Amino acid sequence: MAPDRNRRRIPDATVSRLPVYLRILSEQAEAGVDNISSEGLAELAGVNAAKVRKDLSYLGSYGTRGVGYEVAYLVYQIRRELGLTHDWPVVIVGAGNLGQALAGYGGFGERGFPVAGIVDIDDTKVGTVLGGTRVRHIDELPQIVLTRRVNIGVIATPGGAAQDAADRLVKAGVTSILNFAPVVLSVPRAIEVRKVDLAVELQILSYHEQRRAGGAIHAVQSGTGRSATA
Amino acid sequence: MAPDRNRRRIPDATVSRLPVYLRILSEQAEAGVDNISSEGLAELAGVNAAKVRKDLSYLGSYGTRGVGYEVAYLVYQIRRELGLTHDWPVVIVGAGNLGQALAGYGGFGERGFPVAGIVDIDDTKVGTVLGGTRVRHIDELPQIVLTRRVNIGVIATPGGAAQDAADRLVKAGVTSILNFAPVVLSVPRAIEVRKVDLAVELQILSYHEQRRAGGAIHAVQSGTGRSATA
DNA sequence: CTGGCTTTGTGAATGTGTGCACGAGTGCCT
DNA sequence: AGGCACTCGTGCACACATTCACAAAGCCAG
Ligand SMILES: NC(=O)c1ccc[n+]([C@@H]2O[C@H](COP(=O)([O-])OP(=O)(O)OC[C@H]3O[C@@H](n4cnc5c(N)ncnc54)[C@H](O)[C@@H]3O)[C@@H](O)[C@H]2O)c1
Ligand SMILES: NC(=O)c1ccc[n+]([C@@H]2O[C@H](COP(=O)([O-])OP(=O)(O)OC[C@H]3O[C@@H](n4cnc5c(N)ncnc54)[C@H](O)[C@@H]3O)[C@@H](O)[C@H]2O)c1
Repeated sequence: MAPDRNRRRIPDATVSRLPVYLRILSEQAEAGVDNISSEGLAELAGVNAAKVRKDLSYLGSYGTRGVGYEVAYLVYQIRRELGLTHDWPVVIVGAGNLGQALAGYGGFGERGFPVAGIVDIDDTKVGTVLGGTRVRHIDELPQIVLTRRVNIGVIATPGGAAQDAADRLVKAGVTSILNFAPVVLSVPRAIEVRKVDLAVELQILSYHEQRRAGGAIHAVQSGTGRSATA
Repeated sequence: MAPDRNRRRIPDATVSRLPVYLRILSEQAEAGVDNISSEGLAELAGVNAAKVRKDLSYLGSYGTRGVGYEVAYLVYQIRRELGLTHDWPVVIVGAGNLGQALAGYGGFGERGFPVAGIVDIDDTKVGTVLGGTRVRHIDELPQIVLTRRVNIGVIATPGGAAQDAADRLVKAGVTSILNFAPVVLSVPRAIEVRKVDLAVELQILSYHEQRRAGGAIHAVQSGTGRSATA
């Protein structure tokens, strides 16, 4: 089944927190902080200090007891583990509202994920320029993926077209997909898919609101102490 | 009667799957399907059938052995549990790339989350109309929240302004926040916060890509013969 | 060099989620 | 009516995740 067994496996929960630590550590480095304790990092990340230490321990023993972690070194190690030592160009499928926002968002390229191309099936969209990238026809997808060595595809089409987009991406050679359409994609097992579903997030919030209303009738929250959340 | 008035708590993992079931069931109802088995729903949702049954069992025993679940009734029950029996107006803070995409996205209102208002701090943005809603100044936030009875706020400002946006939302009376800015927010414990962080998602994909490369030659891996053991 | 202080790294305990396996209902057919 | 095929609901075991608690390790002062 899984061919990758050679390297130590990092738990999913940890992998999803490493990017958060990375961003915070980068900011700290920028601010001139050389050293940070698990407690300090935990505070900034809004998590438990023991969790931070355990997470970081999966990378190796890069801390110094009694002192903490060297920020720059930790940044380097996390980047290495996450595969951020080089850029990962992405291709966006769908140049609608969302596709345009994504293309116009500089933070993409800054963080190592330059937009290698945007494609759409609608001829009226093709040719327009978004965030410095010209929208191309979806038939050019294979060529873009091949020549720009794209491994990651982003789906920003309507739900009805998402499976088609996924099929095309997979056929073109993409191996990871970030899906914004509210649809469960069917792809080969080897393809990594992550979904970002706005409606789901809102409905989860709705659940908690509804629950809050059901219990007691204290409409407004009391001004209690603050606690970080994620 | 009404014996199950108990405030049973539904596991987080289940709550996050209910919206997915709900969407699928709604589609099935639309397509004229009256009845569905846990197996059928599981297939469409891309999960294990036992998980579906266990998830649904938290709502009560609404299935019929030997038959399955009545789609319409299940839709009703899930909507009730998620608090979707009435609309939850939302207010969007930040009318930039993302805020505009969100405002222009019809799926919001359709799913019970009408945009009650969009606010921005930039006077050049104020007054423009997005998706039928006029952008107003952020100082009007308390009034919007109060008059439109808004419980949910969406943060679409740059990272540096996100904490300020959160503070204003909380002060105005919002109790749930959906945060798109790549920042850990600090809010009172009673406030429910959910984060959607694009960079995190991409970095998780990057991790798996890097891992797939096996620590040896990375990069290319293009060409054919993918899908492996799928 | 020793002792006191700090903070890491991790075993163990606890909490949460998943999936199998199977008893218990239900509907249909003979 | 009785048997049979089907599918739910759930106990249980296992896997994964979080948190606690503490010894080991490093730093520094004297
Ligand atoms: N806009 C938002 O804020 C927002 C928020 C959350 C989720 N989403 C989801 O993101 C997706 C896109 O939303 P949007 O508002 O940008 O929609 P949109 O209709 O504005 O844009 C969709 C684009 O995809 C293109 N397209 C359609 N079929 C295609 C195909 N087969 N191949 C390639 N391109 C194709 C269309 O031509 C169009 O340009 C939807 O699934 C939506 O549910 C959007
Ligand atoms: N655009 C995207 O596709 C995208 C994708 C992922 C994440 N994000 C995140 O979403 C956020 C917004 O991105 P964007 O591209 O829309 O940025 P943007 O700069 O286009 O828009 C930000 C808007 O927020 C307004 N603003 C600034 N400070 C404010 C304040 N204190 N109160 C109210 N409004 C304020 C600005 O005037 C501006 O209109 C960022 O944090 C970004 O990291 C964006």
